[in-house]
Amino acid sequence: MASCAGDLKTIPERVFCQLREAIVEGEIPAGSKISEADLAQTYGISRGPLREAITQLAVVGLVERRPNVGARVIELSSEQLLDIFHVREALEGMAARQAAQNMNEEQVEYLRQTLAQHADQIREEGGNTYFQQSGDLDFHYQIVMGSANEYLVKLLCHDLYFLVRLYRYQFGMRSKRGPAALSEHHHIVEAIARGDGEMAELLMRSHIRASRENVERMLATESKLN
Amino acid sequence: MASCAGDLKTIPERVFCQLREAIVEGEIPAGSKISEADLAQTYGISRGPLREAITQLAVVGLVERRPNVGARVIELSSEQLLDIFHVREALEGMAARQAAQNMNEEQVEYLRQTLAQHADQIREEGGNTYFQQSGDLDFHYQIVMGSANEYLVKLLCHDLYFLVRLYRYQFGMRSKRGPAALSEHHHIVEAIARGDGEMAELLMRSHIRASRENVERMLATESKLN
DNA sequence: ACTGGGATTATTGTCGACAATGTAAAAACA
DNA sequence: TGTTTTTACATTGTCGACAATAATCCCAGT
Repeated sequence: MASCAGDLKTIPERVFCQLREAIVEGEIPAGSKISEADLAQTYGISRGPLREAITQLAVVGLVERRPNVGARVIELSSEQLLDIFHVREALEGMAARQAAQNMNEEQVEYLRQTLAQHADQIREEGGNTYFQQSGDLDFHYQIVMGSANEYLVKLLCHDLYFLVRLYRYQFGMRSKRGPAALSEHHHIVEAIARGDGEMAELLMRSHIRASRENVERMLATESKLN
Repeated sequence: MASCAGDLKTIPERVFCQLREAIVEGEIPAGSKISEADLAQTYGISRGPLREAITQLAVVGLVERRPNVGARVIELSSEQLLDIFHVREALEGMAARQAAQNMNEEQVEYLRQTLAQHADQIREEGGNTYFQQSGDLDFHYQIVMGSANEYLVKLLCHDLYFLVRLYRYQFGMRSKRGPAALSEHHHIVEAIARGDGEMAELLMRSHIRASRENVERMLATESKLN
Protein backbone atom coordinates (compact mmCIF):
# COMPACT_ATOMS: atom_id res chain seq x y z
CA MET A 1 0.00 0.00 0.00
CA ALA A 2 2.71 2.46 -1.04
CA SER A 3 0.57 5.48 -1.64
CA CYS A 4 3.60 7.52 -2.67
CA ALA A 5 4.11 6.77 -6.34
CA GLY A 6 7.50 7.51 -7.82
CA ASP A 7 6.48 10.16 -10.31
CA LEU A 8 6.78 12.98 -7.81
CA LYS A 9 9.33 15.23 -9.39
CA THR A 10 9.70 18.03 -6.93
CA ILE A 11 10.86 17.81 -3.32
CA PRO A 12 7.75 19.33 -1.72
CA GLU A 13 5.53 16.78 -3.47
CA ARG A 14 7.66 13.86 -2.37
CA VAL A 15 8.14 15.02 1.20
CA PHE A 16 4.46 15.90 1.53
CA CYS A 17 3.56 12.31 0.64
CA GLN A 18 6.15 10.83 2.96
CA LEU A 19 5.12 13.03 5.87
CA ARG A 20 1.46 12.34 5.26
CA GLU A 21 2.12 8.63 5.31
CA ALA A 22 4.23 8.94 8.45
CA ILE A 23 1.45 10.85 10.17
CA VAL A 24 -1.47 8.58 9.30
CA GLU A 25 0.58 5.52 10.20
CA GLY A 26 1.39 6.99 13.60
CA GLU A 27 5.15 7.18 13.05
CA ILE A 28 4.87 10.83 13.94
CA PRO A 29 2.63 10.71 17.01
CA ALA A 30 -0.50 12.83 17.34
CA GLY A 31 0.09 16.22 18.90
CA SER A 32 3.82 16.08 18.38
CA LYS A 33 5.66 19.06 17.05
CA ILE A 34 6.97 19.23 13.50
CA SER A 35 10.46 20.62 13.83
CA GLU A 36 11.60 22.17 10.57
CA ALA A 37 15.27 21.88 11.36
CA ASP A 38 15.02 18.23 12.42
CA LEU A 39 12.95 17.14 9.46
CA ALA A 40 15.08 19.05 6.99
CA GLN A 41 18.10 17.16 8.27
CA THR A 42 16.22 13.86 8.35
CA TYR A 43 15.23 14.12 4.72
CA GLY A 44 18.48 15.76 3.73
CA ILE A 45 16.81 18.81 2.22
CA SER A 46 16.62 22.52 2.85
CA ARG A 47 13.92 24.19 4.89
CA GLY A 48 12.38 25.93 1.89
CA PRO A 49 10.81 22.91 0.17
CA LEU A 50 10.02 21.42 3.57
CA ARG A 51 7.95 24.45 4.49
CA GLU A 52 5.95 24.04 1.28
CA ALA A 53 5.24 20.44 2.21
CA ILE A 54 4.10 21.52 5.67
CA THR A 55 1.89 24.17 4.10
CA GLN A 56 0.19 21.42 2.12
CA LEU A 57 -0.28 19.31 5.23
CA ALA A 58 -1.85 22.29 6.98
CA VAL A 59 -4.34 22.97 4.17
CA VAL A 60 -5.33 19.32 4.06
CA GLY A 61 -5.84 19.48 7.81
CA LEU A 62 -3.34 16.91 9.03
CA VAL A 63 -1.27 19.45 10.95
CA GLU A 64 -2.16 22.65 12.74
CA ARG A 65 0.09 25.60 12.17
CA ARG A 66 0.50 28.67 14.37
CA PRO A 67 2.55 31.66 13.20
CA ASN A 68 5.98 31.93 14.78
CA VAL A 69 5.34 28.80 16.78
CA GLY A 70 5.25 25.85 14.41
CA ALA A 71 3.14 22.96 13.22
CA ARG A 72 1.73 20.07 15.28
CA VAL A 73 0.07 16.88 14.17
CA ILE A 74 -3.65 17.24 14.84
CA GLU A 75 -5.35 15.36 17.64
CA LEU A 76 -8.83 14.36 16.58
CA SER A 77 -11.49 15.03 19.18
CA SER A 78 -14.62 12.89 19.31
CA GLU A 79 -16.61 15.80 17.91
CA GLN A 80 -14.29 16.23 14.96
CA LEU A 81 -14.40 12.52 14.31
CA LEU A 82 -18.19 12.50 14.19
CA ASP A 83 -18.13 15.61 12.00
CA ILE A 84 -16.01 13.71 9.52
CA PHE A 85 -18.43 10.80 9.53
CA HIS A 86 -21.31 13.12 8.73
CA VAL A 87 -19.38 14.56 5.81
CA ARG A 88 -18.54 11.07 4.62
CA GLU A 89 -22.20 10.11 4.80
CA ALA A 90 -23.15 13.03 2.55
CA LEU A 91 -20.26 12.76 0.10
CA GLU A 92 -20.09 9.00 -0.29
CA GLY A 93 -23.85 8.84 -0.60
CA MET A 94 -23.57 11.15 -3.59
CA ALA A 95 -20.62 9.14 -4.87
CA ALA A 96 -22.67 5.93 -4.82
CA ARG A 97 -25.54 7.67 -6.63
CA GLN A 98 -23.25 8.89 -9.40
CA ALA A 99 -21.38 5.60 -9.54
CA ALA A 100 -24.66 3.85 -10.25
CA GLN A 101 -25.10 6.09 -13.26
CA ASN A 102 -21.54 6.05 -14.54
CA MET A 103 -19.86 2.75 -13.74
CA ASN A 104 -19.48 0.26 -16.59
CA GLU A 105 -19.78 -3.52 -16.44
CA GLU A 106 -16.07 -4.04 -16.07
CA GLN A 107 -15.82 -1.75 -13.06
CA VAL A 108 -18.77 -3.41 -11.37
CA GLU A 109 -17.21 -6.80 -11.98
CA TYR A 110 -13.96 -5.68 -10.38
CA LEU A 111 -15.96 -4.42 -7.43
CA ARG A 112 -17.54 -7.85 -7.02
CA GLN A 113 -14.12 -9.48 -7.08
CA THR A 114 -12.94 -7.12 -4.38
CA LEU A 115 -15.86 -8.15 -2.19
CA ALA A 116 -15.10 -11.82 -2.79
CA GLN A 117 -11.52 -11.34 -1.61
CA HIS A 118 -12.79 -9.38 1.33
CA ALA A 119 -15.07 -12.27 2.25
CA ASP A 120 -12.13 -14.70 2.11
CA GLN A 121 -10.08 -12.54 4.43
CA ILE A 122 -12.85 -12.40 6.99
CA ARG A 123 -13.35 -16.17 6.82
CA GLU A 124 -9.65 -16.90 7.26
CA GLU A 125 -8.73 -14.47 9.98
CA GLY A 126 -11.75 -13.03 11.68
CA GLY A 127 -9.51 -11.41 14.23
CA ASN A 128 -6.87 -9.59 12.25
CA THR A 129 -8.65 -6.49 11.12
CA TYR A 130 -5.77 -4.80 9.36
CA PHE A 131 -6.34 -6.16 5.89
CA GLN A 132 -10.03 -6.01 6.54
CA GLN A 133 -9.84 -2.27 7.06
CA SER A 134 -7.53 -1.89 4.13
CA GLY A 135 -10.06 -3.75 2.02
CA ASP A 136 -12.83 -1.56 3.39
CA LEU A 137 -11.13 1.60 2.20
CA ASP A 138 -10.41 -0.12 -1.09
CA PHE A 139 -14.11 -0.73 -1.61
CA HIS A 140 -15.09 2.84 -0.85
CA TYR A 141 -12.23 4.09 -2.96
CA GLN A 142 -13.44 2.23 -6.04
CA ILE A 143 -16.95 3.59 -5.71
CA VAL A 144 -15.71 7.14 -5.43
CA MET A 145 -13.58 6.63 -8.52
CA GLY A 146 -16.62 5.17 -10.25
CA SER A 147 -18.57 8.35 -9.66
CA ALA A 148 -16.38 10.00 -12.30
CA ASN A 149 -16.75 13.21 -10.34
CA GLU A 150 -13.36 14.87 -10.23
CA TYR A 151 -14.05 17.12 -7.29
CA LEU A 152 -15.58 14.30 -5.29
CA VAL A 153 -12.50 12.19 -5.93
CA LYS A 154 -10.25 14.98 -4.79
CA LEU A 155 -12.19 15.59 -1.58
CA LEU A 156 -12.54 11.95 -0.59
CA CYS A 157 -9.50 10.14 -1.95
CA HIS A 158 -6.96 12.92 -1.62
CA ASP A 159 -8.04 14.51 1.64
CA LEU A 160 -10.68 12.79 3.72
CA TYR A 161 -9.50 9.18 3.52
CA PHE A 162 -6.18 10.12 5.08
CA LEU A 163 -8.04 11.59 8.01
CA VAL A 164 -9.98 8.33 8.26
CA ARG A 165 -6.77 6.35 8.35
CA LEU A 166 -5.38 8.73 10.95
CA TYR A 167 -8.40 8.31 13.18
CA ARG A 168 -8.25 4.54 12.87
CA TYR A 169 -4.74 4.73 14.19
CA GLN A 170 -5.27 7.40 16.84
CA PHE A 171 -8.33 5.74 18.32
CA GLY A 172 -6.95 2.27 17.71
CA MET A 173 -10.32 1.08 16.58
CA ARG A 174 -10.98 -2.27 15.01
CA SER A 175 -14.41 -2.41 13.49
CA LYS A 176 -15.64 -5.86 14.67
CA ARG A 177 -18.62 -5.43 12.38
CA GLY A 178 -16.78 -6.86 9.40
CA PRO A 179 -19.46 -9.40 8.37
CA ALA A 180 -22.27 -6.86 8.71
CA ALA A 181 -20.29 -4.30 6.73
CA LEU A 182 -19.56 -6.86 4.04
CA SER A 183 -23.22 -7.64 3.63
CA GLU A 184 -24.01 -3.95 3.31
CA HIS A 185 -21.26 -3.62 0.74
CA HIS A 186 -22.91 -6.34 -1.33
CA HIS A 187 -26.26 -4.63 -1.31
CA ILE A 188 -24.66 -1.37 -2.41
CA VAL A 189 -22.87 -3.04 -5.29
CA GLU A 190 -26.06 -4.68 -6.49
CA ALA A 191 -27.91 -1.37 -6.44
CA ILE A 192 -25.07 0.13 -8.48
CA ALA A 193 -25.09 -2.85 -10.86
CA ARG A 194 -28.74 -2.31 -11.70
CA GLY A 195 -28.20 1.44 -12.06
CA ASP A 196 -30.42 2.39 -9.14
CA GLY A 197 -28.69 5.58 -8.00
CA GLU A 198 -31.37 6.54 -5.52
CA MET A 199 -31.11 3.21 -3.73
CA ALA A 200 -27.32 3.14 -3.89
CA GLU A 201 -27.16 6.50 -2.15
CA LEU A 202 -29.65 5.41 0.49
CA LEU A 203 -27.75 2.21 1.23
CA MET A 204 -24.37 3.91 1.31
CA ARG A 205 -25.60 6.55 3.70
CA SER A 206 -27.14 4.02 6.02
CA HIS A 207 -23.94 1.96 5.82
CA ILE A 208 -21.80 4.89 6.94
CA ARG A 209 -24.35 5.93 9.51
CA ALA A 210 -24.18 2.46 11.03
CA SER A 211 -20.44 2.73 11.15
CA ARG A 212 -20.70 6.10 12.86
CA GLU A 213 -23.18 4.82 15.42
CA ASN A 214 -20.81 1.96 16.13
CA VAL A 215 -18.06 4.47 16.81
CA GLU A 216 -20.37 6.52 19.00
CA ARG A 217 -21.08 3.44 21.13
CA MET A 218 -17.40 2.71 21.51
CA LEU A 219 -16.69 6.30 22.47
CA ALA A 220 -19.48 6.17 25.03
CA THR A 221 -18.28 2.97 26.73
CA GLU A 222 -14.72 4.22 26.59
CA SER A 223 -15.58 7.45 28.39
CA LYS A 224 -17.29 5.46 31.14
CA LEU A 225 -14.06 3.63 31.85
CA ASN A 226 -12.36 6.83 32.99
CA MET B 1 -17.02 42.10 1.40
CA ALA B 2 -13.36 42.21 2.41
CA SER B 3 -12.79 38.54 3.01
CA CYS B 4 -9.19 39.21 3.99
CA ALA B 5 -9.30 40.11 7.66
CA GLY B 6 -6.36 41.99 9.11
CA ASP B 7 -5.18 39.37 11.58
CA LEU B 8 -3.04 37.58 9.04
CA LYS B 9 0.39 37.76 10.58
CA THR B 10 2.56 36.01 8.08
CA ILE B 11 3.19 36.95 4.47
CA PRO B 12 2.00 33.68 2.90
CA GLU B 13 -1.34 33.98 4.70
CA ARG B 14 -1.87 37.55 3.58
CA VAL B 15 -0.78 37.04 -0.01
CA PHE B 16 -2.82 33.84 -0.28
CA CYS B 17 -5.96 35.79 0.64
CA GLN B 18 -5.16 38.65 -1.71
CA LEU B 19 -4.41 36.34 -4.63
CA ARG B 20 -7.52 34.27 -3.97
CA GLU B 21 -9.64 37.41 -4.00
CA ALA B 22 -7.95 38.63 -7.16
CA ILE B 23 -8.63 35.30 -8.85
CA VAL B 24 -12.30 34.90 -7.94
CA GLU B 25 -12.99 38.54 -8.84
CA GLY B 26 -11.42 38.02 -12.24
CA GLU B 27 -8.59 40.51 -11.75
CA ILE B 28 -6.25 37.70 -12.68
CA PRO B 29 -7.98 36.19 -15.71
CA ALA B 30 -8.75 32.50 -16.00
CA GLY B 31 -5.99 30.46 -17.58
CA SER B 32 -3.40 33.16 -17.13
CA LYS B 33 0.02 32.29 -15.84
CA ILE B 34 1.13 33.09 -12.32
CA SER B 35 4.62 34.51 -12.72
CA GLU B 36 6.55 34.22 -9.49
CA ALA B 37 8.99 36.98 -10.35
CA ASP B 38 6.25 39.42 -11.36
CA LEU B 39 4.03 38.80 -8.37
CA ALA B 40 6.93 38.92 -5.96
CA GLN B 41 7.78 42.37 -7.26
CA THR B 42 4.14 43.46 -7.29
CA TYR B 43 3.67 42.58 -3.64
CA GLY B 44 7.17 43.66 -2.73
CA ILE B 45 8.10 40.33 -1.21
CA SER B 46 10.53 37.51 -1.84
CA ARG B 47 9.70 34.44 -3.86
CA GLY B 48 9.85 32.13 -0.83
CA PRO B 49 6.65 33.21 0.92
CA LEU B 50 4.99 33.72 -2.45
CA ARG B 51 5.59 30.10 -3.35
CA GLU B 52 3.94 29.02 -0.11
CA ALA B 53 0.90 31.10 -1.01
CA ILE B 54 0.78 29.53 -4.46
CA THR B 55 1.05 26.09 -2.86
CA GLN B 56 -2.05 26.89 -0.84
CA LEU B 57 -3.90 28.06 -3.95
CA ALA B 58 -2.98 24.82 -5.68
CA VAL B 59 -4.25 22.61 -2.85
CA VAL B 60 -7.51 24.54 -2.70
CA GLY B 61 -7.82 24.04 -6.44
CA LEU B 62 -7.82 27.64 -7.68
CA VAL B 63 -4.60 27.23 -9.64
CA GLU B 64 -3.04 24.30 -11.43
CA ARG B 65 0.64 23.74 -10.91
CA ARG B 66 3.01 21.83 -13.13
CA PRO B 67 6.57 21.11 -12.00
CA ASN B 68 9.22 23.27 -13.64
CA VAL B 69 6.57 25.07 -15.63
CA GLY B 70 4.49 27.13 -13.25
CA ALA B 71 0.97 27.76 -12.01
CA ARG B 72 -2.07 28.85 -14.02
CA VAL B 73 -5.48 30.00 -12.86
CA ILE B 74 -7.90 27.15 -13.46
CA GLU B 75 -10.47 27.29 -16.24
CA LEU B 76 -13.63 25.56 -15.12
CA SER B 77 -15.11 23.21 -17.70
CA SER B 78 -18.84 22.57 -17.78
CA GLU B 79 -18.22 19.11 -16.37
CA GLN B 80 -16.22 20.44 -13.45
CA LEU B 81 -18.88 23.02 -12.78
CA LEU B 82 -21.60 20.39 -12.62
CA ASP B 83 -19.35 18.21 -10.45
CA ILE B 84 -19.14 21.07 -7.98
CA PHE B 85 -22.90 21.46 -7.94
CA HIS B 86 -23.33 17.79 -7.13
CA VAL B 87 -20.92 18.10 -4.24
CA ARG B 88 -22.71 21.21 -3.04
CA GLU B 89 -26.02 19.33 -3.16
CA ALA B 90 -24.64 16.61 -0.92
CA LEU B 91 -22.71 18.82 1.50
CA GLU B 92 -25.21 21.63 1.90
CA GLY B 93 -28.01 19.13 2.26
CA MET B 94 -26.16 17.68 5.22
CA ALA B 95 -25.43 21.19 6.48
CA ALA B 96 -29.13 22.05 6.48
CA ARG B 97 -29.93 18.82 8.31
CA GLN B 98 -27.43 19.56 11.06
CA ALA B 99 -28.38 23.22 11.18
CA ALA B 100 -31.94 22.19 11.96
CA GLN B 101 -30.64 20.29 14.95
CA ASN B 102 -28.11 22.81 16.19
CA MET B 103 -29.23 26.35 15.37
CA ASN B 104 -30.66 28.40 18.22
CA GLU B 105 -33.53 30.93 18.11
CA GLU B 106 -31.20 33.86 17.68
CA GLN B 107 -29.47 32.38 14.66
CA VAL B 108 -32.79 31.51 13.01
CA GLU B 109 -34.02 35.04 13.61
CA TYR B 110 -30.93 36.48 11.97
CA LEU B 111 -31.51 34.15 9.04
CA ARG B 112 -35.05 35.52 8.66
CA GLN B 113 -33.74 39.08 8.69
CA THR B 114 -31.28 38.19 5.95
CA LEU B 115 -34.12 36.86 3.83
CA ALA B 116 -36.13 40.04 4.42
CA GLN B 117 -33.24 42.17 3.20
CA HIS B 118 -32.83 39.86 0.27
CA ALA B 119 -36.49 40.36 -0.61
CA ASP B 120 -36.08 44.14 -0.50
CA GLN B 121 -33.15 44.00 -2.85
CA ILE B 122 -35.07 41.94 -5.38
CA ARG B 123 -38.06 44.30 -5.18
CA GLU B 124 -35.92 47.41 -5.67
CA GLU B 125 -33.63 46.29 -8.40
CA GLY B 126 -34.77 43.15 -10.10
CA GLY B 127 -32.03 43.58 -12.69
CA ASN B 128 -28.87 44.12 -10.72
CA THR B 129 -27.98 40.66 -9.59
CA TYR B 130 -24.72 41.46 -7.87
CA PHE B 131 -26.04 42.07 -4.39
CA GLN B 132 -28.59 39.37 -4.99
CA GLN B 133 -25.83 36.83 -5.53
CA SER B 134 -23.86 38.18 -2.62
CA GLY B 135 -26.97 37.75 -0.48
CA ASP B 136 -27.43 34.25 -1.81
CA LEU B 137 -23.98 33.16 -0.67
CA ASP B 138 -24.63 34.93 2.63
CA PHE B 139 -27.70 32.77 3.19
CA HIS B 140 -25.92 29.55 2.42
CA TYR B 141 -22.96 30.65 4.49
CA GLN B 142 -25.08 31.15 7.59
CA ILE B 143 -26.65 27.73 7.30
CA VAL B 144 -23.28 26.05 6.99
CA MET B 145 -22.08 27.92 10.05
CA GLY B 146 -25.25 26.84 11.84
CA SER B 147 -24.43 23.22 11.25
CA ALA B 148 -21.69 23.58 13.86
CA ASN B 149 -19.75 21.01 11.89
CA GLU B 150 -16.16 22.19 11.71
CA TYR B 151 -15.12 20.08 8.78
CA LEU B 152 -18.21 21.01 6.80
CA VAL B 153 -17.46 24.68 7.42
CA LYS B 154 -13.93 24.24 6.23
CA LEU B 155 -14.93 22.45 3.04
CA LEU B 156 -17.73 24.81 2.08
CA CYS B 157 -16.80 28.22 3.42
CA HIS B 158 -13.05 28.02 3.04
CA ASP B 159 -12.76 26.12 -0.21
CA LEU B 160 -15.88 25.50 -2.27
CA TYR B 161 -17.56 28.89 -2.05
CA PHE B 162 -14.55 30.54 -3.65
CA LEU B 163 -14.90 28.16 -6.57
CA VAL B 164 -18.55 29.14 -6.77
CA ARG B 165 -17.65 32.81 -6.88
CA LEU B 166 -15.03 32.06 -9.52
CA TYR B 167 -17.51 30.22 -11.73
CA ARG B 168 -20.03 33.04 -11.40
CA TYR B 169 -17.42 35.37 -12.77
CA GLN B 170 -15.95 33.06 -15.41
CA PHE B 171 -19.34 32.10 -16.83
CA GLY B 172 -20.75 35.57 -16.22
CA MET B 173 -23.99 34.05 -15.04
CA ARG B 174 -26.77 35.99 -13.46
CA SER B 175 -29.31 33.75 -11.88
CA LYS B 176 -32.62 35.30 -13.05
CA ARG B 177 -34.38 32.93 -10.73
CA GLY B 178 -34.06 35.26 -7.74
CA PRO B 179 -37.73 35.20 -6.66
CA ALA B 180 -37.96 31.42 -6.98
CA ALA B 181 -34.74 30.99 -5.05
CA LEU B 182 -35.95 33.34 -2.34
CA SER B 183 -39.12 31.35 -1.89
CA GLU B 184 -37.10 28.15 -1.58
CA HIS B 185 -34.86 29.83 0.97
CA HIS B 186 -37.91 30.66 3.06
CA HIS B 187 -39.12 27.08 3.06
CA ILE B 188 -35.68 25.89 4.13
CA VAL B 189 -35.54 28.35 7.01
CA GLU B 190 -38.95 27.30 8.26
CA ALA B 191 -37.95 23.65 8.21
CA ILE B 192 -34.85 24.56 10.20
CA ALA B 193 -36.90 26.69 12.59
CA ARG B 194 -39.12 23.77 13.49
CA GLY B 195 -36.12 21.46 13.81
CA ASP B 196 -37.09 19.21 10.93
CA GLY B 197 -33.64 18.13 9.76
CA GLU B 198 -34.94 15.55 7.30
CA MET B 199 -37.09 18.11 5.51
CA ALA B 200 -34.43 20.81 5.63
CA GLU B 201 -32.00 18.50 3.87
CA LEU B 202 -34.57 17.53 1.27
CA LEU B 203 -35.46 21.15 0.52
CA MET B 204 -31.87 22.28 0.38
CA ARG B 205 -30.93 19.52 -2.00
CA SER B 206 -33.84 20.23 -4.29
CA HIS B 207 -32.96 23.94 -4.12
CA ILE B 208 -29.42 23.35 -5.28
CA ARG B 209 -30.54 20.79 -7.82
CA ALA B 210 -32.88 23.40 -9.34
CA SER B 211 -29.99 25.82 -9.49
CA ARG B 212 -27.86 23.21 -11.22
CA GLU B 213 -30.56 22.37 -13.74
CA ASN B 214 -30.87 26.07 -14.46
CA VAL B 215 -27.16 26.20 -15.19
CA GLU B 216 -27.43 23.11 -17.36
CA ARG B 217 -30.10 24.77 -19.46
CA MET B 218 -27.97 27.88 -19.88
CA LEU B 219 -24.97 25.79 -20.87
CA ALA B 220 -27.09 23.91 -23.41
CA THR B 221 -28.49 27.02 -25.11
CA GLU B 222 -25.06 28.61 -25.03
CA SER B 223 -23.45 25.68 -26.81
CA LYS B 224 -26.11 25.86 -29.54
CA LEU B 225 -25.07 29.42 -30.32
CA ASN B 226 -21.65 28.33 -31.50
C1' DA C 1 9.89 30.45 48.64
C1' DC C 2 7.53 32.71 45.07
C1' DT C 3 6.57 36.02 41.58
C1' DG C 4 8.00 39.44 37.96
C1' DG C 5 11.14 40.98 34.74
C1' DG C 6 14.91 40.67 31.66
C1' DA C 7 18.42 38.42 29.02
C1' DT C 8 19.36 34.19 26.42
C1' DT C 9 18.37 30.67 23.30
C1' DA C 10 15.93 28.09 20.07
C1' DT C 11 12.76 28.17 16.27
C1' DT C 12 10.26 30.20 12.68
C1' DG C 13 9.92 33.80 8.92
C1' DT C 14 12.19 36.11 5.11
C1' DC C 15 15.52 37.09 1.77
C1' DG C 16 18.94 36.95 -2.13
C1' DA C 17 21.84 33.92 -4.87
C1' DC C 18 22.74 29.71 -7.35
C1' DA C 19 21.34 25.32 -9.81
C1' DA C 20 18.23 22.78 -12.80
C1' DT C 21 14.68 22.47 -15.95
C1' DG C 22 11.79 23.86 -19.80
C1' DT C 23 11.04 27.00 -23.70
C1' DA C 24 12.03 29.56 -27.59
C1' DA C 25 15.04 31.24 -30.90
C1' DA C 26 18.81 30.52 -34.02
C1' DA C 27 21.75 27.81 -36.75
C1' DA C 28 22.94 23.68 -39.38
C1' DC C 29 21.60 20.03 -42.24
C1' DA C 30 18.82 17.53 -45.67
C1' DT D 1 12.18 25.40 -47.73
C1' DG D 2 11.30 22.31 -44.04
C1' DT D 3 13.19 19.82 -40.26
C1' DT D 4 16.33 18.82 -36.69
C1' DT D 5 19.83 20.08 -33.49
C1' DT D 6 21.97 23.24 -30.69
C1' DT D 7 22.34 27.25 -28.14
C1' DA D 8 20.69 30.91 -25.37
C1' DC D 9 17.23 32.61 -22.39
C1' DA D 10 13.66 32.82 -19.06
C1' DT D 11 11.45 30.62 -15.24
C1' DT D 12 11.11 27.50 -11.59
C1' DG D 13 13.44 24.69 -7.86
C1' DT D 14 16.74 24.61 -4.09
C1' DC D 15 19.88 26.22 -0.81
C1' DG D 16 22.31 28.70 3.05
C1' DA D 17 22.36 32.93 5.75
C1' DC D 18 20.09 36.62 8.23
C1' DA D 19 16.09 38.81 10.79
C1' DA D 20 12.17 38.50 13.81
C1' DT D 21 9.36 36.34 16.99
C1' DA D 22 8.27 33.29 20.81
C1' DA D 23 9.77 30.13 24.54
C1' DT D 24 13.08 29.31 28.27
C1' DC D 25 15.89 30.16 31.93
C1' DC D 26 18.08 32.89 35.32
C1' DC D 27 18.18 36.39 38.61
C1' DA D 28 16.51 40.11 41.48
C1' DG D 29 13.12 41.78 44.56
C1' DT D 30 9.61 41.18 47.96
